[in-house]
Amino acid sequence: MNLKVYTKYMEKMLTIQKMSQVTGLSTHTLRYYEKIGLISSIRRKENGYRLYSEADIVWVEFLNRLRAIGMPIQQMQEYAALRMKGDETITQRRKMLEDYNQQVQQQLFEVKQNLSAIQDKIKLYRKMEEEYERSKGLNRLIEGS
Amino acid sequence: MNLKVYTKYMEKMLTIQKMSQVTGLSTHTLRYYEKIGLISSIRRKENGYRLYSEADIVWVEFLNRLRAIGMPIQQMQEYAALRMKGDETITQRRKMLEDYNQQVQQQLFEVKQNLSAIQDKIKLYRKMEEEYERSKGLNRLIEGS
DNA sequence: GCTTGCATTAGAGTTCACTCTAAAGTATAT
DNA sequence: ATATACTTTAGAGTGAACTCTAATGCAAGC
Repeated sequence: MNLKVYTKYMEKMLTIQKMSQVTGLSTHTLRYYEKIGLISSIRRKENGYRLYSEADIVWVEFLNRLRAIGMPIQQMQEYAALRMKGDETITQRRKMLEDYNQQVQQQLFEVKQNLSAIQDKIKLYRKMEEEYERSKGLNRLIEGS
Repeated sequence: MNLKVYTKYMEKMLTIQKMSQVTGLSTHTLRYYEKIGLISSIRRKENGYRLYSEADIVWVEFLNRLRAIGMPIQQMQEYAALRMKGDETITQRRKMLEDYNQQVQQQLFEVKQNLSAIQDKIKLYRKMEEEYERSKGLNRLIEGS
């Protein structure tokens, strides 16, 4: 009889390829993030292949969120280092997130300002285009072309 | 008598240093932008020194806005090329700005989503910290420390 | 057993947007 | 005249965040 032993735990573990599909990071990037300390101590099969857990997925999805709001990798590394130290760093981590949240709010504000100026320019262009259309119509009337 | 002839025009022209102060771009970046075609045909003094006009300032400020909303330099180059062709490219330019405006709106939306998830995490951390404070208080009651 | 498609590593290469350097000429102040 | 502070150019260097390569090993299907 072929007895293969799985724990519930192991059944949920993902290869790097699956992990890549789930998180949207390339396998290259997953290894890179591990190398620079953003992801730590990934489990391995006997043959050395990586195995990612549910918790790893959750963590990488969080990293994705930090990246989506533009946090530089250096800060993510600091955050990851705090996280590895355990629960006594929660206050520091909260403060990091609050600070960065503030920065992003500020950036959003500035982008909106600039975007609004761009939108004004779009409106101006629309008016110039109308003006041009009008003059074409006029020319037709005058020149009968 | 020392007769130095200025036109009103020339009096307003800026050296690269002044231009740098006015626009916030370094002199290096001003030359770089010119080299890659973002800024074109800057006037020169007899000695070859650049002289920037009012119109140049307005244009560089516009470039600054495009950069502030994250437009890649390649697209700015396309835009600048259209601008150099003259008024008949206004419709194309308007469309470029509209398209990019749409993209930024989408990005803003996504950043806000992710930021909101981060803010939830901040709240969670605050609760964990309170919990921890409470348990310290309890311990004092129980252990009398 | 062989092919195809995974995995591993160290380290090199890429892209973007600057940023700086070196060598040389010009301008101003004393 | 000399020091300093500016300007010019071509081209090299930087830092961030990947992205890819090469060499090698493991695994599944036929």
